[in-house]
Amino acid sequence: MAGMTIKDIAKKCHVGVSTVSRAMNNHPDINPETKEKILKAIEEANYVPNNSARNLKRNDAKAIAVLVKGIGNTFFSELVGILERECEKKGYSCILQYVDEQEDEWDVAIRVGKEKRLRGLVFLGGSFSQSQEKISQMEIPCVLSTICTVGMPGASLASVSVDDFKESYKMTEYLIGLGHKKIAFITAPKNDVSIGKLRLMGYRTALEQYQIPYREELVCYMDEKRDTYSYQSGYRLMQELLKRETFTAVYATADTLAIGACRALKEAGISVPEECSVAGFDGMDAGRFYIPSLTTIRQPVEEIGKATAGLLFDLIKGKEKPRQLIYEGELIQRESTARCKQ
Amino acid sequence: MAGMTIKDIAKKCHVGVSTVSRAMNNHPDINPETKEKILKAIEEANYVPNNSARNLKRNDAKAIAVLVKGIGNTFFSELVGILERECEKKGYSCILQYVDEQEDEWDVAIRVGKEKRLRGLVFLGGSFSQSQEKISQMEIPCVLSTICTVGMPGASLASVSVDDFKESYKMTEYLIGLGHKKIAFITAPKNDVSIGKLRLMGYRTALEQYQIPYREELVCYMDEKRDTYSYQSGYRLMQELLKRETFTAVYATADTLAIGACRALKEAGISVPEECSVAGFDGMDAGRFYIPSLTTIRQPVEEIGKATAGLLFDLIKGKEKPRQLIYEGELIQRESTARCKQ
DNA sequence: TTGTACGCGTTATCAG
DNA sequence: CTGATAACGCGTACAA
Repeated sequence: MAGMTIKDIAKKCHVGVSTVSRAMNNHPDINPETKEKILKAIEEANYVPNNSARNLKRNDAKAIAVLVKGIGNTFFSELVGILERECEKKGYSCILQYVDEQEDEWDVAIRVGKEKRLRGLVFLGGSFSQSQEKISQMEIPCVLSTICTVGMPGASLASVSVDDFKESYKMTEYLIGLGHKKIAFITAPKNDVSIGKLRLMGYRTALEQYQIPYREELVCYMDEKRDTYSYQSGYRLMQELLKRETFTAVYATADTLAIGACRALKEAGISVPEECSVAGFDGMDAGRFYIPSLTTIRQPVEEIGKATAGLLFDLIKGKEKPRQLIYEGELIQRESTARCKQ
Repeated sequence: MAGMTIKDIAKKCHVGVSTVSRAMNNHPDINPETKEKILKAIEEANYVPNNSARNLKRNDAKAIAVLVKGIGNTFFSELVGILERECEKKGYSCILQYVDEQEDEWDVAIRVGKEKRLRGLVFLGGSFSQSQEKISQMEIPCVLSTICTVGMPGASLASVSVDDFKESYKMTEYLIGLGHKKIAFITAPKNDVSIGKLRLMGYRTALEQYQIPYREELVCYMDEKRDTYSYQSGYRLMQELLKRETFTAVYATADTLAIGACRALKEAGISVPEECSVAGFDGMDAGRFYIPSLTTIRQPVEEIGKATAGLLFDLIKGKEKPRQLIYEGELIQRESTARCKQ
């Protein structure tokens, strides 16, 4: 039967609708026998309650949502898994929401928050060049994961992340320590104001600290329209770079970009790491299994995930004010980097 | 302001609720001036209509959903993008729904279908060892993408895919053609009844066709509990295989598995393809950029995506009965396979 | 062109 | 323990 409702079940069992509702929602005030009977009838009739109606009426959802921008970013998959587990521990249900690339994640957040009556929200990815105005519309607690907002517009938001500036500095310093002076840099689009900007600053500052002049020509930005954090983009950008510059190392701000770059180098007949070192950022599995395995900054996903959940739940309980939590990244030295031979 | 409703807007503008509703939903019967005024007020007040209430009321959603099982399966990302574009062309909205690994995709489908009043449904991933009973509960048209149901329980479902048996046969035949006789096989869990089974059959049949005895010891199944289609699993399974067998080629039923296997071979000091050929399945980007780049069967994602959307829309219009569409895969020969030297 | 009133399927309240 | 009934926020006949 097509459109079955709670009423049909009630009729079928010769009880009132509220009794059916009680049976479905594990309410205490119900005769176990009636409950049994109703549940069985529901099973038989293949009745599935309408979620829209439930959400409309319910005032206590005990659910949070995770908003992910950037489908196919495998780095988030693990994080999502951890968040789901943490929610389960606390008895919260966790809704996964993907945000289209062209959608505004903040609009989606507000819409979904109301629709599902959420208690809290986690953001994964997104650019976050947000106006203060939109941010203040957010009525429920939310935490930015993997995104650091220190010193950004809208810095009042809670966040859990690594210090992108510092980690980027660390990687650059490591490459300099290997004797590299001409270090190419592949990164986010030029107009990026969050992660991309911070990592660029880290790179630049490290160079200057070690008296290596910063050269804009060695920096290759993603094209805002054509590129994403994909292998393909890393490959393309590396090819561009190869046409116009010489260098002994490449540092890409994502493992995917670094892998694409490795492939371009290989096809140009340049061996990694003998003739050119390559470093990434994130610590994804793909880098670990690549040949050569990729030197990278590993973000402590496990810790970040748990801290994100912890902070969010504290915010929900009112035990905390929005804070920025910073975790330490780990430089993992693998096969793709080596001492500069020149 | 917290819980704003359509009434508040109506009051604010000194109009009735229906007028506000008309303004929001682009109804024709409304004075452009009033519409303008209302839209402006909505903007100012940051009012966002409640989606649950809308879904509850609306009978004509003109939306479909794509259910994806297996987050982090990058193979699906591209497919999803194509489906979204096709929907847009037809004026449909497309809802992306991820299904937890332990959830039953069919239950989710039924629930979401009712909640959102969907017109149709696309399934990506999932095992589909479904009882006929559950299938018959599905009231709206649905298409399985990338999953072939021919000869399976519940074969009445519409699907668009490659012929997994045939493609698997093709790859095995190719390896045999290179002179390989000891071909290890890394695949889905032993109890898999859909894709895993078909690909295994293809492998086995090809061997027998060429008078090479099928040896169970050369087949390495994923552990249902520990493994997924991940690099890590490919790596682990290859290590197991290395301990107990010798072979000159490995064929893994997913590119991710193949990449993990390459890494394990590398660490065992075995060079690919000189000492051992490796082949994958799917045609993912990761394989294209890997070193050595991966020989694989490319699934025609673009065609499959478009055909999936096309078939679904035809089904919705009642122009079609559920059919199984088969597309041809393409064997892409790359660096990871070579002639057997023994 | 606009406003009133009802109903969508569910849950919560309250009286039995 | 159970049943009637009032919300929840919105869309839409229907009347004005």
